[in-house]
Amino acid sequence: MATIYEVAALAGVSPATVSRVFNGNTVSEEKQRLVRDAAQKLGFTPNKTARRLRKQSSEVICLLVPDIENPFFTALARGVEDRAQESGFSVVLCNTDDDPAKELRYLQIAASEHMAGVILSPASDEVDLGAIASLGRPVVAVDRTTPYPVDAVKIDNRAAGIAATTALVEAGFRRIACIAGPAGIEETEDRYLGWKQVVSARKTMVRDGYLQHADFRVDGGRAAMNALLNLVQPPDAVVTTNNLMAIGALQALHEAGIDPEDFGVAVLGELPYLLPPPVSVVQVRLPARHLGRTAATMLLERIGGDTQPLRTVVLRAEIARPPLTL
Amino acid sequence: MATIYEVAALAGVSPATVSRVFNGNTVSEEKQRLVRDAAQKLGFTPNKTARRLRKQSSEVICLLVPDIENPFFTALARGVEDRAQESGFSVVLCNTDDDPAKELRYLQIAASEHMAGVILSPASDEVDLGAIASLGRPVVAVDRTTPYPVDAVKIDNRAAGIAATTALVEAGFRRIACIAGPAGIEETEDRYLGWKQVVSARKTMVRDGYLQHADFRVDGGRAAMNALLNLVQPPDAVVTTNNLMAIGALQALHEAGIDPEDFGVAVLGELPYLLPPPVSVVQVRLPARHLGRTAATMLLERIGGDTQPLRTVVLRAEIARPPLTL
DNA sequence: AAAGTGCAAGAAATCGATTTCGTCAAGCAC
DNA sequence: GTGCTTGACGAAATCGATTTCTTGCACTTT
Repeated sequence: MATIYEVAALAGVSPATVSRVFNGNTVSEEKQRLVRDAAQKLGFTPNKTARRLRKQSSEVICLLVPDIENPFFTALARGVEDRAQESGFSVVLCNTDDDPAKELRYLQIAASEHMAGVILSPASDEVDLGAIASLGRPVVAVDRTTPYPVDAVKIDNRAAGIAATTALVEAGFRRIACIAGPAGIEETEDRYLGWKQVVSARKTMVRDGYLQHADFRVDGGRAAMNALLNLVQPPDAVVTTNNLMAIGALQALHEAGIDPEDFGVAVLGELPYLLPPPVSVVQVRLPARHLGRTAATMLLERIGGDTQPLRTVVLRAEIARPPLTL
Repeated sequence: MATIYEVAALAGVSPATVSRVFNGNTVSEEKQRLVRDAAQKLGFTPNKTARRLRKQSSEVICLLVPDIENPFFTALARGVEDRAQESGFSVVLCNTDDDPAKELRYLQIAASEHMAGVILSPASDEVDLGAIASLGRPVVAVDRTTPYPVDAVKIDNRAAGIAATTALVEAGFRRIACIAGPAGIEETEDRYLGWKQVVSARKTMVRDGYLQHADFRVDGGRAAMNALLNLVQPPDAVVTTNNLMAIGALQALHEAGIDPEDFGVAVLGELPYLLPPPVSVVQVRLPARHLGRTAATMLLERIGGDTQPLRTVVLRAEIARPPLTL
């Protein structure tokens, strides 16, 4: 790895001049050529670490997601990465497992690594953005929001909940339950509120026990579905507020020997490669990749010095009806 | 962000002593306490960038995979990340999209970022590991191997191919086709050879047109399956050499109106959340997460100075029969 | 008691870039 | 011709840690 000094020596100029050549400053044609030739000959690549130390910032952005094995976040990460790449940025991807301690650890790393900014889907409401905030590094919240004053990109979750529930109503279902996420998480709370709004509008549809809370995972969805099926008057359809819980619910239905034709399932999120698609499954497609791309774009704008007021971008989910075209 | 100098000033010692306290060198009890108290008070975190510049290395490892949206690589990444975390390392995850140019770009970044090492699933046989190799940074190839002399972790692909094919034979299928990956990619080539070995052992099972090559994606699998179905004597079962192509194949079967009960499908890899599991699908579980964890372990050993001869670890895949317990 | 040994800890060099500051010369106005 | 602006570019400071070199003191050893 050749350094700027070796290039300078070979080109017969000062190191400062070499730096200027690669940073678009005023250098004469003549010396530009000399420097570039020398750099070429030595296979010179600027040392990112030294540059980062001096500039107190780097071309790396940090992406914190709860679970990279969830296809939703994978797609989101992909969107971030694609956009970052276009601007010459790298992405460090970290799993928080919805654990605030892990999250904090990664945020500290982001700070001490001089990363240019952070995109995160906060594990809890009490994220401590103090460290990066005090460094003036931009932060964008994605999918979930935070009490901190940062840019955000989210989905219109209430509308998505309404769309999902309405689709079931239109399909003729009348006893529609809901499997919601943990209480207090805004993201799924809004989706549940969408369900509630539609259901409440028709008195006959309101029933006790039709709201189940579960964690975000497959097993939680299965347990909740089983609880619903054990009610005296079980529902004939269900809205699940994320993709993994839907899988759990479908598993429970399958195990209970219920024909998917007879039972409506509306999913907020995408079921990966579901095959064959049960006729009565409604998916509300969440634009995960686009969410990531938008967040990255906003972050890069801030990194570039954009100082406009805080923004929250709300993306609309679109409904996909069966038959699904995969 | 407090610096080592501020801590030194507050503790009444020299910066060198502060550094020594945090790096396990000889410092008296007395000063240790002074320094730690001062550091605590200032919320001091060592500046990783400065340290990296001085030490010419960092606690970051670079993971290059062809496609992070493929659940196989997601699980692999998860394994790498978990192991890295345990040792205080961070992981930079990069998508190569099987594009050698992208791959090269990321390898250069890894080098100029002083990353501690690289784990990669090479996009092509002609990966240029020159840059990192010349820096003496360790490299581990995962899932696929390279002509370069580096450690590797892979799956016993031929055995997996044999197991998948044998399972179909045992289930009574006799006209077994194979949807293989692009010719020349060792990984799927070996799986296809496993199929070939089993089929060739029984003369009556060898037929023209039963070997299809496709890219690694869903659409490729679907096209290949359609081609198979259009043969004069179509197969009654198929072995697909990766997970995405299997999904494509299942789609094609579904679209052709073929009852999954009547057609055997053996998959090398896991079908995510397939529901309900068609009775005649055989999955050979590839231990993706473990693959990642093993690769990370080997890399960390090398980073730690391990100089034993090159190793190739081969992991055995295990077969999973329906009914699948998800 | 003089010389040798060991160790804690400060001073200063170092990693490799960027950036400020200052110099020098050319160009221009009066 | 003198004074002033402007631009190219070298010298040196800087980012914040680690590490080598050095010093000074306490403690042996003969």
